[in-house]
Amino acid sequence: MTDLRSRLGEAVSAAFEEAGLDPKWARVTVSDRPDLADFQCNGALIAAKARKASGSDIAADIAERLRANPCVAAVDVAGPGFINLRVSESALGGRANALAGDERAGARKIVQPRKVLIDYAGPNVAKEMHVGHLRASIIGEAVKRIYRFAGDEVLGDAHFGDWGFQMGLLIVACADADPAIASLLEDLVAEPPGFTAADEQAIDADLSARIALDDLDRLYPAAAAKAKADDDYRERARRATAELQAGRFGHRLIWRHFAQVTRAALERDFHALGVDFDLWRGESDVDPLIEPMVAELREKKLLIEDQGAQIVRVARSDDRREIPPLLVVSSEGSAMYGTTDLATILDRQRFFNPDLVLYVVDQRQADHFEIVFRAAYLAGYAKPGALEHVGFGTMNGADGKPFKTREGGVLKLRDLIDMAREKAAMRLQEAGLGVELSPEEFESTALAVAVAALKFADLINFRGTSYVFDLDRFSSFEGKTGPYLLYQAVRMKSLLRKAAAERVTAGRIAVREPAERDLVLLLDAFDHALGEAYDKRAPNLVADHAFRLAQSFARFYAACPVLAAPDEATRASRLGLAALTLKQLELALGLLGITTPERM
RNA sequence: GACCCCGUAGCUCAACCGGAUAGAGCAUCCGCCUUCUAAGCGGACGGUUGCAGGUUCGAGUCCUGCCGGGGUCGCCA
Repeated sequence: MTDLRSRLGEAVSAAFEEAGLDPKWARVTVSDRPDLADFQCNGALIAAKARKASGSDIAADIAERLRANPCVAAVDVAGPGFINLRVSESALGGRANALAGDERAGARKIVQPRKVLIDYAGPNVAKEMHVGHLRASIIGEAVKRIYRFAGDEVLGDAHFGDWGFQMGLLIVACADADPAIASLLEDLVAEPPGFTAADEQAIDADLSARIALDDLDRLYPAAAAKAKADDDYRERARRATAELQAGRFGHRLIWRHFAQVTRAALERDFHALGVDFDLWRGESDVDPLIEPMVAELREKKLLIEDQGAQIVRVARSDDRREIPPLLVVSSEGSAMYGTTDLATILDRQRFFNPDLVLYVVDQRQADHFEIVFRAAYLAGYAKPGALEHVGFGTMNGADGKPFKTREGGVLKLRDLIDMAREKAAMRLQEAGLGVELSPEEFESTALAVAVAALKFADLINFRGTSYVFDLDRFSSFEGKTGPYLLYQAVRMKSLLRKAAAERVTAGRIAVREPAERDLVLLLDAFDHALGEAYDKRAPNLVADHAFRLAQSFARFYAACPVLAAPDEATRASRLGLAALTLKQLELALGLLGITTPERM
């Protein structure tokens, strides 16, 4: 099950070797000049440089050795030494049939599976998700799926922010807002004797009635602002934090309620976006590791005192820039966020021992991760090179600055999805689909279209660059958009349904028309696109492949009638091609976390 | 101030260890539905790849300087 490109690459490698040239130059790429060739190799030019020989002579020699290859219909040399290859119809047909018979549509698995942990989204207690979480969620989910599909053992961890000073702040804010909570905190210093599961449930139920996510979301920003201005208030919050960390019973109960309420709401929101985590390990889970870890760092002589704080120096003599140390314990004696990150690395080593950990986090945290990773390597908490920050740019508004609502606030993710869904519903209605679909199917289709619009718009861009958010453009059904891709998939499904009704069955694929050739060449390129996406942690390469596939299908669809094809063999062949395209397109979209509806 | 990223068509973005004529989508204009979903397809228009040097047979890609935008620079996460 090898793609044509690698098969040709091997042939060209062999030819280079026969000619006494280094086969590493024999890289075959998709042709830049589709009018001249399907594939090309520029290796003769590089060899010419090293050999101080003529590129076209070398190319001619190589070309001669390739002529007998059954995959090759034509090989010629152009310009200073480009080797142009055209693939034979039989090779294309053979490849298409192999793909049709492969449930992975040509995607190979990696040879040596690894254990990979993907850290993404990073939701926090008491905070509703906003647009800032969108990219991390979408990109992280896609990376996770791509890695898992490639054959790695993958865990996606939400890395729940459920610990620290913010928790104390929330406890104080809730106590001030509700006397019943204040007295609960006051009374329950430790677990009362005879305290049963039923008692606990009663308290939980009471808390549920008093505090919902909306309340937390409202209380937290106010409390944070107050703490900045009010020293006494800050001190109270600090004390509450310490009491929570010391295990005071009432504090633990209410904190656990915060986490539960938040998590339930978040899981629902994530799920609506097609984002699901394997793990919800919280910062609280690694808190017990911090004290022994600090002691160990001290023992290993990595921890030193500086300006009253405990730090680990991670700068190296060959650094081109100044790398600040990792601040492990502040001068006030508290753990910093880098400390938690380091403890999390240690935790992960213990329970999973990953070969690779990918942090799908905002690009702006690059320096922070560099420092934490260096400290982790020094401490032996991760395999060398196993930690990697997969950074991404910001989602900007029309003004080029990070996205804000018209009022200048942060847009909640749920509101964003609602907006997108309303827009999709409107578009569907304009097309008169409201009458054909049942209300349930209409709603689910609108949601699918909305999610596809948002996700595809994000994933089509390379993650590292920032992009401009424009809902109108994203939800358009024309052009490089999620809805366009869904539309093509839906057309394929409709065609297959109709074929089944007419008792037309898919058969052996034969490649004749130019549109069929182009489509098969693209189907062949799936494996390479996935490989590149995997290596570069770049889902946009999968998105781009999906778009080109959909587009190529649309051309095929316009140029090559399927059910009205002249003979039975052609009908069967084209139907097979359509079925294969749908399979690969759905696989690709699935990796991006986009599901296709049956009709739209 | 130091360091990092970015600057490509009117707009949003691509461009596979340096390769041929820098590609898509949108917008604009012109064609194509009695035929499988026209939410489609075909075509046209559109570029001194921020500026100036350098390396190379060849540079959007590598090097140097400059201009412009964004970001980061130990006790918040």
